[in-house]
Amino acid sequence: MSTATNSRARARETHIEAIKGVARKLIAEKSVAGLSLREVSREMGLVSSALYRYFATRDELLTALILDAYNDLGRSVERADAKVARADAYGRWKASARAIRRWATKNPHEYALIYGTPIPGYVAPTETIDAAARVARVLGAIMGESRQTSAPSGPRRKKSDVSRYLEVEGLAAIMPGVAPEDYLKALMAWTEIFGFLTFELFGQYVGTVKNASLMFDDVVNELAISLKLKP
Amino acid sequence: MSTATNSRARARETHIEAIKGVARKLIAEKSVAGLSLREVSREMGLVSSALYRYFATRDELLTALILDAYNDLGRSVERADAKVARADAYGRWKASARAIRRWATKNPHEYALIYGTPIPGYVAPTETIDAAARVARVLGAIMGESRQTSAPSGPRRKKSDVSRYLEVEGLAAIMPGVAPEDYLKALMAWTEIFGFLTFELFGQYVGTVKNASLMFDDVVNELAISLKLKP
DNA sequence: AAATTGCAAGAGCACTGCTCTCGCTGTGGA
DNA sequence: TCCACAGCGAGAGCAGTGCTCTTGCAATTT
Repeated sequence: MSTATNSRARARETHIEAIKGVARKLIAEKSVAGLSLREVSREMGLVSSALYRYFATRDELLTALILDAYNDLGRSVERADAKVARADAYGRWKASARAIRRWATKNPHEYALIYGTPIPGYVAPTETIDAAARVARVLGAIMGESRQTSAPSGPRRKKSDVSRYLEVEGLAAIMPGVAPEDYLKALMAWTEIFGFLTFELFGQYVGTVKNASLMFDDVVNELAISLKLKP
Repeated sequence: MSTATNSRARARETHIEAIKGVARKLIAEKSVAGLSLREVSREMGLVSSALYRYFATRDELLTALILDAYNDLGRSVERADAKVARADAYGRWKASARAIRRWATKNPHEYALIYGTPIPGYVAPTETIDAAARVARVLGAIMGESRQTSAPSGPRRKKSDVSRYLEVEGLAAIMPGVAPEDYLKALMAWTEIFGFLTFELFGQYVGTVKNASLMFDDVVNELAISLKLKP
């Protein structure tokens, strides 16, 4: 009974994983626009209508792939961060940023899936928001655990109240230990990293940047200075 | 003869503009994925095959729209910059950045067209690269004409040689008057602005930012400080 | 006035996402 | 142990897509 039930359910899981695997392969080959359910089914020796037992719609399959991509990226970054001594904020920052870029350049089409143009009538379910926060949480932890108490940075200018435009409760959960007046710089650094990768992967740097890898390291370094993560 | 010839050619131009107009409308309504040549033709009271006299392929139509979008954005920013006194670098910077965001939020689908996921087998013709540089040139001019001679910024750290990874010749054309050791910060500011808009329009700020307009102003301000544009 | 060229129409091909109906088969309850 | 049921794959079919090719008309060029 339970084993029998499980075997059926397990078969279902296996099929779903197989479908996603083929879909990922096709996306890697021909980008997301070239992903067709019929081709997935052909590749699996199935008839197209059979796929609809597992994913009611193409968008549903894409949503599953998006979730996986977020989690895959998140896991990669978490691992890279974990390899560095906790106290070495700068080392953790550099390792994490490099892990993000490494994942993005290795999986450009999946990067496009999650950070590119949203799919048309698509509204991100809360699940994806959580998964998306995973990588942000790593960066947040690094900043929060940095021993640098946010020393007054140069001439003390009156900081505008960030609670006017930021969701401070949500941000406090993502980067505990970071002072609210540092939220803006943190978000800017996060934006800079992904803006860089988007520009690199989507071709906006053509004609201006000839070695994105080297530049990225310098950018990460500048951001570390701005975030006072450098020893 | 010449008038007759011109009338024919003019009619052709008119038709092309009409097609692009309808296409733009459809994109605004249903995003780029929802743009179909057949629907454009239907909207124009034509049969679908007739459109192929003007655009050999769907991608060709998209390319034309991309070019128009770049130029439209470029023109908007140039105008905003032109309204501010030349010597007021900070004012020009703020006005230009706001013009970029204004255009982007008013034309989100066209923004996605040019800064979102590239269309599949598509390689940007040099034309689009030039058009894309138009807005970068405005920002470059502001920095180049700023009276601030790049004063040594705090503790003089040895700058890495940016010519290792940047196309310095190309950059010199875009931002004449800017010292090469400032290229990195300039590119980072450019990346930050468009990274911000991409995150805002593509929904990455959901749950963390509640008023992107206010935040943008603070970001632009921070960038101005980093670029030493503030008086 | 004749020849050429530009154009819209229409049929048609290969493809897509998606629906529905039909049998087969393994599963869980009686 | 048997039986009803649910899950599944197959197949046909609908409406839509980008794109091609041929045909005939009309405007332009010579």
